[in-house]
Amino acid sequence: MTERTADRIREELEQSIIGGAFADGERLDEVSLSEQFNVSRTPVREALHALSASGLVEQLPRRGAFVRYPSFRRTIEMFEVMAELEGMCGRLAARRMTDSGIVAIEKAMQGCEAAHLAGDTDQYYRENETFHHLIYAASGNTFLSGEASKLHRRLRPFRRLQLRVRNRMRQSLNEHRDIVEAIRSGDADLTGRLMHDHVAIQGEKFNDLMASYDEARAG
Amino acid sequence: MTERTADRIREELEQSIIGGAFADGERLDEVSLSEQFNVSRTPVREALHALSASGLVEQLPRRGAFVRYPSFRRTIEMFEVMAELEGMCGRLAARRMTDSGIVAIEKAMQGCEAAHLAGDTDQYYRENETFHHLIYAASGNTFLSGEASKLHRRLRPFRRLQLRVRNRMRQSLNEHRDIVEAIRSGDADLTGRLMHDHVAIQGEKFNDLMASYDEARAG
DNA sequence: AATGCATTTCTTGTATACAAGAATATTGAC
DNA sequence: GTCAATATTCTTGTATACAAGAAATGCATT
Repeated sequence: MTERTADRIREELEQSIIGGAFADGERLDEVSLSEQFNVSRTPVREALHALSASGLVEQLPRRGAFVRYPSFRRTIEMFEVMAELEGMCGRLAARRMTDSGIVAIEKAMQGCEAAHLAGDTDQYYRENETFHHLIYAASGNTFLSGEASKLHRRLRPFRRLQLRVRNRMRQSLNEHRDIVEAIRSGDADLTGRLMHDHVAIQGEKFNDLMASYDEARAG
Repeated sequence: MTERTADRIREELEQSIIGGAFADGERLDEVSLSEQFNVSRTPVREALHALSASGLVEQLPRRGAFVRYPSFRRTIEMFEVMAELEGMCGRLAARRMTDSGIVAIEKAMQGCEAAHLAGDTDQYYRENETFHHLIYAASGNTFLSGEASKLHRRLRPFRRLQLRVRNRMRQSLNEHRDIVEAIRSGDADLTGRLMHDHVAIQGEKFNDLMASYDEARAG
C-alpha cells in the first residue's frame, strides 16, 4: 500500500463528479461508496471531507454529503474572481520576470502553437496549463500562485469545454502572444489587463455556451 | 451530543495554534491530542485534516501533522492578495450598491466611530469586521464574498495586532469614511482603489511592526 | 568510532464495532 | 382518510482494533 486509499478515493470521486456521474444534489452514501470501492467507510469519509473543502460536495451535519455542482451564476462568479487573480499574477509577473522565466514561458507558448498547428485540443489544453502556471509562479507571490492554481483547477472542466468552441484555440493563442509581448516589455498594467481579459473572455464564452444550450433545449 | 466533537476539537486547536501554544513546525501527535481532549483519535484526525485544508497545519503522508505558522513573507503575500480581493469587492459594490445596502454600511461605520470615541479596540475590531463583510456581500458576487471572508478570517490575528499601533484606529476610520463616500458617489474605480489601499496599508503596518520587533530584539 | 543493516517500536492509515441523531414506517385517534 | 405520536430502521459520528510505513535502536562490521 504505497498510496493513501483516501486520496485515491478522493481522486476517483472527483473525476466521477466532474464527469457528471451524479445528479446535482445527489446524496453520497458512505456505505454504498465504501462497498463500491471495496474499502471501509473511513477513507471514504476522508475523501468526502476533502471534496467538501474544495467545494465539490456540501456536507450537512448528521445528514450526509451532497454533490453540489456550481450553478451557472456561481461559475460566472468564479471566472470573475479567476480573472482578477490572473490579472494580478500578470501584473506582478511583468514586474518581476527573470530572463530564465521568460524563456520558459515562451517555450510553453510555442508548445501551444505546436498543439494548435497539430489541431490537438488535448495537447493545447496541457500546454496552456503550463503557460498559466508559469505566470502564476513568476508573480513571485507563492500564496497568490497557490490560490490561483486551486481556482484554476476547480474551473478546469468548464475551461476544457471551451476549446471546442470554433476558433477559440486560435484566439486564445493570439492572446498568449500579446501577453508574452507585454511581459517582455515589462509593462505591468498592460500585462495585468491582458491576463484579466484573457480569463474574463472565458467566462463570457461559457455564458454563450450555456445560452446556446438553453436555446437548443427550447428549440 | 448536539455538536460534532471534531468541530469542537478543530475550533480549540485553531485557537491554541493562533494563540501561539505550539512552536512552528511542532508535530501534532494524534494520540497525545486525543488523550488531552479525552476523545478518540477519529475526531482529532478530522480536525487535523480541516486545519490542513485551511492552511494552519501541514500534513505529510504517514508522517503526521505539523503546525505551520505563515512566515513573515507569506503573511505579506496574503495581505497582498487580500488587498486585491477587497479592491475587487469595493469596485463591484460601488457599482451594484442598493439603498438599503448603503444604509447598513453607514451604520457599521457609525459603530466604528462610536468604538473609536469610546477607545474600545475590541468593539472597533468587531464593527470593522461587519463593515468589511457588508462590502463583500454588496459586491453581489457570493463566491468572491466567500473567498474574501475566508482570507479575512485567516488574517484576523495579524490584523488584530495592528489596532494597538498608535493612531491606527483613527486612520482606519478616516479611510472608512472615504470608502463610504466613494461608494455613495458610485465611483467604482475609486472605491476599489481605496479598499485596496486600506488593506495594503495593513500589510505595511504589519511590516513595520515586525521591523520594530526585530529592532527591539537586536537592541 | 563510524557506518550499514536488521529488529523493534512508534505512529499513521484502515477496518470494524458501537452510539446517537435523523429519516421512515407504523399504529392509533379523530 | 388524515394527522400525530411513537417505534423502527438507517445513517452518520465516535471509539477501538488491526495493518503497515517510518523512525529509532542496537548490533555487527569495517
